[in-house]
Amino acid sequence: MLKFDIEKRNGLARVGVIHTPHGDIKTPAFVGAATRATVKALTMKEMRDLGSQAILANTYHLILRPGTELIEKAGGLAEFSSWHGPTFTDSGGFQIFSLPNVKITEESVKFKSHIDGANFEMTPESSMQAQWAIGADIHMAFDHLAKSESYEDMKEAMERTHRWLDRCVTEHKKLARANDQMSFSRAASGRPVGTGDRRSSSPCQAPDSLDKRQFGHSYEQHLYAVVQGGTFNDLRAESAEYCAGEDVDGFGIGGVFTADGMDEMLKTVNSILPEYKPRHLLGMGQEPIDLFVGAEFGCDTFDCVGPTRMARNGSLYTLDGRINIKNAKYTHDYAPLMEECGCECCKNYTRAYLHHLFKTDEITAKVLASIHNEHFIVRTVDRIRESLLNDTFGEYKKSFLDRYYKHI
RNA sequence: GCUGGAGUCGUCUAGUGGCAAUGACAAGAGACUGUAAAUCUCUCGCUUUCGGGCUUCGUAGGUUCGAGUCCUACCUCCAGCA
Repeated sequence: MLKFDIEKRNGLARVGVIHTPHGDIKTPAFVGAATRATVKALTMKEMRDLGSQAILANTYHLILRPGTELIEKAGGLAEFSSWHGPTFTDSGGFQIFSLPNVKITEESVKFKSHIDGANFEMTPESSMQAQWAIGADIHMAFDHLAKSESYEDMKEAMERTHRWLDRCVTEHKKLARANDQMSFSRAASGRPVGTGDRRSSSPCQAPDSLDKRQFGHSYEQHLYAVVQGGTFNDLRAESAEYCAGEDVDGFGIGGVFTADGMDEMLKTVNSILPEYKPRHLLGMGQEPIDLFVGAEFGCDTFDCVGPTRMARNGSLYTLDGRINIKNAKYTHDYAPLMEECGCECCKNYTRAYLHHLFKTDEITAKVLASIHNEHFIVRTVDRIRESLLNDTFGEYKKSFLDRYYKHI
């Protein structure tokens, strides 16, 4: 069972610590998006230095390359990537459902690799197996994304997500038992973790050889159910209730696309979910307001590709809103990107220099920009945590958002 | 000096009688939320009430209903020969 200690509550908001096999996460916390087992443009040392506590990789991408067995043999995601800290994996559902020509049945989803067109089939079971092989501390259930935002489609997707959740939980428990036995035999024989011969069935085939499978991870792995329901609060409530009834370690809240109505939706969901289990708001965190609203209404962790993607494209966070460093007006701007920022980029370089690096398309432009943006969002959530601890959340939220969005 | 070739948007370039004229780069701006994203979109002669109007392919003439495109002269550059 995943240990989650709540230190302080304020309404639905809470401050806590998630104790994972690879270390603690002080929540609320922003989790770096490391889709392909790397945060684009950043080394894991840079991620640690900028204050990141955890990363989230994607099962879909890792199945295609390098393959889950390879990561399993390497000792799991944290070891393979040299992150060595807490890790999450997303189930791959979100990506697969965004591919063209996806064949969905109750049993499985058939899709083609976006890289070479190779045929794949994923089931809730195979997603669980793939995630166990990848070996993140926290896994997401394989969920079904609605094909439109209509009520009917949302309801259908939610109901299938619930049925698939049952299968995910069953498979997860099966894999956990197998993992325990392997860990026990490893301990008895003194075989080191992460080495030795292992035969793994492909995670995208039917789970017919489970008993022959050998798992390379000596640590526990944990499963989050994913709440669906789109923008419809009655569906959200129904989904939260269903997920709350499952034997899972925490919850992902999926399918959130906009800040509009997000507070009401989170209020609905997080009032229903058991408070002693952690909640992850999937994919949100490009806009700082999402983080404030998410934390205020009971979410503990966040992940988002936005900060690093924005960075690579030259859109950089400041306390006065995002700026496009490529704009001509920064050519002769010799001030740091952000005066109040303590990141490696702001401590050492000027806007004029960053502008130059972007205009000349130097790799370092993306590195420095990613360090800053990732730090900015990580730090913002850390400060949300601090403000909740010392009862200044309301003031912090207001002053931050007033300044950040004052130009809009 | 002679012979041959070439001058088109900031740059390189397409265009050999019919729509300010192709593509790339540069430049200017915008988008990006569980990453097919170091990606994508728009603008890029001047002007506009967005219908259009005006001025453009080295310069000046000419032929033609119509010229970046054909002819003449000149200017500049390149190559070869002196």
